[in-house]
Amino acid sequence: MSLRHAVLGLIVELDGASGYDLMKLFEISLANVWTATQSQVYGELAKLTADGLIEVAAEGPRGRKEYRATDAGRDELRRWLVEEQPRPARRDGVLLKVFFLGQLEPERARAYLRDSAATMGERRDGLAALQQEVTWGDDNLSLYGRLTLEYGRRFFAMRKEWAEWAEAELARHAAPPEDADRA
Amino acid sequence: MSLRHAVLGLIVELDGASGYDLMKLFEISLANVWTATQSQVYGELAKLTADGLIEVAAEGPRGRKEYRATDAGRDELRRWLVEEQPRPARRDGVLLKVFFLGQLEPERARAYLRDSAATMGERRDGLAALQQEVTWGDDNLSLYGRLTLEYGRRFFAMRKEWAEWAEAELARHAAPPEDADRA
DNA sequence: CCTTGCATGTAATGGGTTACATGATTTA
DNA sequence: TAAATCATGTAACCCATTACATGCAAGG
Repeated sequence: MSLRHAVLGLIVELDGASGYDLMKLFEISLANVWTATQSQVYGELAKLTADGLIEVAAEGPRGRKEYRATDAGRDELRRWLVEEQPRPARRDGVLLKVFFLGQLEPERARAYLRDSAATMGERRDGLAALQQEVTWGDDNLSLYGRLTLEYGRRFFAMRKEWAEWAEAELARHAAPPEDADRA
Repeated sequence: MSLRHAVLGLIVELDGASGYDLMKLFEISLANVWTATQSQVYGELAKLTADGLIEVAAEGPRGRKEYRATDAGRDELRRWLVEEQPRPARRDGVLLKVFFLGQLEPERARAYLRDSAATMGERRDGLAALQQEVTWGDDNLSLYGRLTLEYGRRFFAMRKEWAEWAEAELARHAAPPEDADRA
């Protein structure tokens, strides 16, 4: 149940936000951390309100509802941070394909890995560029946002290097071993 | 819909398997790639059969059903491998917590990262030990299984190093800057 | 006045997790 | 004969995705 804490966490950090505000945050700052659709956000706001963890603090134009965390909500966020230990995701579509790459011709398998390496390289460069562009403030979201961005950069870099290594491994296996052949 | 292709892929590679066989494979060889519960496996076998991608090739003791891929099934696996491009997961519970770590006292936040680094180090070492122990064959699952295992090792290594870096960053911010103080 | 953006909600469908439920075979 | 293992299946519930549906407000 992490969506709940993502929504709650943003409301606490921003000290009040509407569903619409949250959607934008999910699209931008949480994009590489936790995704959510519009209908999930509004649904979760309703549930959090029903459970007394947030409340409507103000209503604005166009039916805008500004939510703020209650004391119970802040307690719950803290409890989640301290007590609950997340288990890393155990599902990866890219790796799943690699697992079955033996079903393709070796050349196609290698092409898949080359392709993957290129994509990962682009994403790494994209995040690296972001790191250069953004001017970071002294607030919490800046500091911790910077940490997660660096994580993303390292993640893509790792994947790129791994894909290149894997491609080379396949090449090594595809080619007849030449070592013993000649001095 | 990747579970479908995970099940189908295993049946193709093994050239026949029961639901029970598949469960064990999900627990062991696919553990770091794609997880599935027992009820998912049996449910998916029923759907794949209904769609004509696999069929019951033999029945054994205790109601055991050995499934084998049909031609349509092999075609579908290939199509999935070649045509469909997976998008990397965009959800990570560990990172989500880091994003909100500003809600804790700095010392607690740093403890969380130190803890995380230790856990990741253990998991990295566990996979490294596995790599040493296992004697690899020349078959496809060995070759490609070795690639995904190495991915896992690099993944945990990256996370460990990142957590250590992040912890140091927090320390840097928590401590008053001493640089300008003295020569 | 028309377009863009702000703003919220619901319904249908599918996938995933947990728990329940049952029974046959092998091995100690 | 008792325990472990093999073996399959169903039901309830929750979470996520996609699509549908509506309407106000501000700016050009």
